[in-house]
Amino acid sequence: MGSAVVDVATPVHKTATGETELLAELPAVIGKLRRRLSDEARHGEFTPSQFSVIRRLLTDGPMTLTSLARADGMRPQSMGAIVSSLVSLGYVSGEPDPHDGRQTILSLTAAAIEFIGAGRAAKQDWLFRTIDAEFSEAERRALAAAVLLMKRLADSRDIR
Amino acid sequence: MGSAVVDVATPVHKTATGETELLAELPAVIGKLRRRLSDEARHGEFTPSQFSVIRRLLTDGPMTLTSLARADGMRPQSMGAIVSSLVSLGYVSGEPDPHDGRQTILSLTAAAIEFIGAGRAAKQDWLFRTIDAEFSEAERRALAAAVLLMKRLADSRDIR
DNA sequence: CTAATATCAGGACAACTGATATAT
DNA sequence: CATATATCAGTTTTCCTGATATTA
Repeated sequence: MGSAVVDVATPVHKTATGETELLAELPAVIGKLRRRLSDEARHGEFTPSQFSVIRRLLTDGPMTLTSLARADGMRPQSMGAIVSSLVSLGYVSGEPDPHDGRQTILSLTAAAIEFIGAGRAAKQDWLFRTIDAEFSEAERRALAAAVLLMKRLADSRDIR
Repeated sequence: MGSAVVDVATPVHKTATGETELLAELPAVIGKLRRRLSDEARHGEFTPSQFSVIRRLLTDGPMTLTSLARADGMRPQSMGAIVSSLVSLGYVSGEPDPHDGRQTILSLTAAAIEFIGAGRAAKQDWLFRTIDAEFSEAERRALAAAVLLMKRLADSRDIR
């Protein structure tokens, strides 16, 4: 595993031209773009823990308190506090499990779904507005193709 | 402003094929890739606030405590605590400003530069290893071209 | 004298951990 | 007895406010 020589002293602003240099800038660009995107959709209304719970329920579906706690690597007690804050905000609701009376199945309310939808819409509004204004048709195609590539990159299993 | 219709119920996993659908997935892919990359370079050694200070000093150069506080939107006293923790860790050092005796100019130590370099190296190790293993030469070129596009996207000024 | 910088002291809050009770 | 949840209590963390010394 050849650990590449990394120039830290030189900021990322220097315009890179070579293919390898451009690829090396990918992490920096990802970070920058992410910050720009989350400026648009402020999940600042939620604490990071709250948002993590919402995202988990959204992607993995309804689940119990303990499953949520395990998924985020913390104790059920701590998760209980976070969940109950979301319940009183009206973003999460719990129903008793018909098969096991001990458990409570937690799921997102319509309000939460709507809130997340608004966030995504804000991001995509900015995204499409900017792309339409600044990118040519060929560039749009190139960017769309790169989304597929980056998806493969993010999903690739680890090789060591 | 035309707020686009956003489908929240359908998870992002459904493979999109159209150009617009792919572009709409850009935020999700960015987030995913970022999480993947920061798995590799653990800045878990630092708290978010500490890391923010380090990044600020790295990109904007040496500055005073109050400037750092203003940049992160907090009080000088709070920033003082963060900075002094970094000083005692050996990642930040302060020198009195020769022109203004009230101020102390804070800058990153060689150790901090080295630490960040190691983080970047880890990210890029993973990145190039994966790209080399899974991407064709044409795909590498496409991805490199997209880095330029995303840089423009992230740097674009707001249009409303 | 005022404004700006830094620091000391103490407070509020959010999230954590540990321990315990109760129900399945 | 093991598991799931709820809750009380105490701790840590992070940012806050107030007060003070120093320099411009």
